[in-house]
Amino acid sequence: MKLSPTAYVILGMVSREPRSGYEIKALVDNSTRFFWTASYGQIYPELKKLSKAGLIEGVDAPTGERKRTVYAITEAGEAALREWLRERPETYEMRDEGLLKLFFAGVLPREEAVEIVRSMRQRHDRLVERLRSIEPKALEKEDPYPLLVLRGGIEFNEWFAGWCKRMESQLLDPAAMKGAADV
Amino acid sequence: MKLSPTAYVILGMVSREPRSGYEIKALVDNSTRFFWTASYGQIYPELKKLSKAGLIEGVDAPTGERKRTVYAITEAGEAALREWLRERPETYEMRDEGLLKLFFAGVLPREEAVEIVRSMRQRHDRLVERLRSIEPKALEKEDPYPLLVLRGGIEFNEWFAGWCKRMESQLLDPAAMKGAADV
DNA sequence: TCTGGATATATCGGAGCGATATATCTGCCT
DNA sequence: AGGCAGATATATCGCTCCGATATATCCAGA
Repeated sequence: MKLSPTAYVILGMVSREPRSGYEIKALVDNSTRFFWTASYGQIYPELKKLSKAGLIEGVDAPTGERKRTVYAITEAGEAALREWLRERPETYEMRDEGLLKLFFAGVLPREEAVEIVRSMRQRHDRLVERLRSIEPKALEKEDPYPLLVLRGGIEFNEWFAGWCKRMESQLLDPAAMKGAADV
Repeated sequence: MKLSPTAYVILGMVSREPRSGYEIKALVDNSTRFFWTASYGQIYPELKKLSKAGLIEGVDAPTGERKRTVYAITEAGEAALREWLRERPETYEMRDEGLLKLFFAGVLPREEAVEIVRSMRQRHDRLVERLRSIEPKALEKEDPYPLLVLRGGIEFNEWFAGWCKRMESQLLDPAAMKGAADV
């Protein structure tokens, strides 16, 4: 049975304890967000599909008058999750408008190209701060992998910010940019 | 006038010399591919839109019986491109199935979690090789920015491969992974 | 008591991507 | 010479996915 990656996000998120669609979405936004997102438009239909397929099981858990269904993983679901984890990861994509702009920066005067990398650096500096603020929570958990990935994200953004800084210097050093097309 | 990022990819790609949709696609696949892609399904309709908006100009340049239109940027197009380049970059996304799997690796025995980072490392090692093979071509051009971005891509993938290597060691060192949930 | 924000589910439009269909051209092998 | 594979060129389709929003209930604090 072929499932979408989003299906496995759900399986993973309910694998430790039962959760509602809303909770799953909130979890994704606070953890996997920087390398994998999921929208309500994917989560709710997928929950029904997985439920029908017997990989998760929904249990009514209303709050007063408000409907609420929490989903727990089944044995079949655990098996499917583990099977997927054992397969070689495929999808790897990146979309960075900053790099795209830098790529075309030849039509700008040099000082304006510098502005692009400055903006990029700022973004990654902020991302580092944001991820660091999450770290204490990840430290409390007994599962070490989310923490490992989070720290990876921090180091990655530090690296990226550093690269931007180096490029900033390089762009400001005429000797290093011989041949630059200053329009 | 609000344009899609893909529109600016096209403007950028035709800003130095006129090109056909097919050439633009080939260029994207060989240069911006690792941080920004574009499909035929975007490029051809967008070429018509931009042409209608007066930002590019199509000229028939058939090869024998085969129709062919090359598009050149107009002054309005150059202005639009520069304006966009001056705006702060917004979009920044990453989708990495490997990190996602690593995030959920707690349900696997340790040795299998190691396999995930091994796969990831392999991918980035290969990407480094592939990008390095493009470098000589970028060195020939007078525009330094594509080369700068390409080298950034190489360094980034080297960094990522290195991180994977470190994680591999860490996962294999029991002391460093105290609390790991070896199922 | 009222209100704003959190919880909870559902859905829609638009964008983007991969794949494929169609057609012509070119170079190479036999 | 013929023919075939692969490159050039344009067009289109289905699918997935994301952001935004609609609806409704709950709860905490002013």
